[in-house]
Amino acid sequence: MGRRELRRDLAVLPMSVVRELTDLSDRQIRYYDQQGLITPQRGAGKQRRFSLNDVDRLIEIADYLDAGYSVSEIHEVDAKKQRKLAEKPEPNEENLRHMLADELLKIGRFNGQRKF
DNA sequence: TTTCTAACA
DNA sequence: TGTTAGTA
Repeated sequence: MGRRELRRDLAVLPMSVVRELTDLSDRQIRYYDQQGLITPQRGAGKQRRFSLNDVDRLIEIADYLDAGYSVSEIHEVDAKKQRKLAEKPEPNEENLRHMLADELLKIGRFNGQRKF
């Protein structure tokens, strides 16, 4: 792999940047962290440092929340996702349907009740 | 100035 | 969730 690839897991983004990238409030981002939905790295002074993956994750969380899911339900979705990933690494029909569902959920963000 | 935690409305 | 207080 080349060193030119984007290191999506490198935590270098401060709260201010993530706030704008996700269109979420600091409060919401910290709350999702508290709930264990995200685990940002910490820098000097315990300041959160987010990676590109964290940003994607936050957007995904926001999508689920907008779709009416509760925090605990999102945790269940994660657990289910991990089980599927652990037992069947190869994409089967079931996984593909979940992947499609996730994509539709994201697309729905542009058709749903959002103010933009 | 920015971010953090805790707590109250 | 917003907001405020007191810090680091």
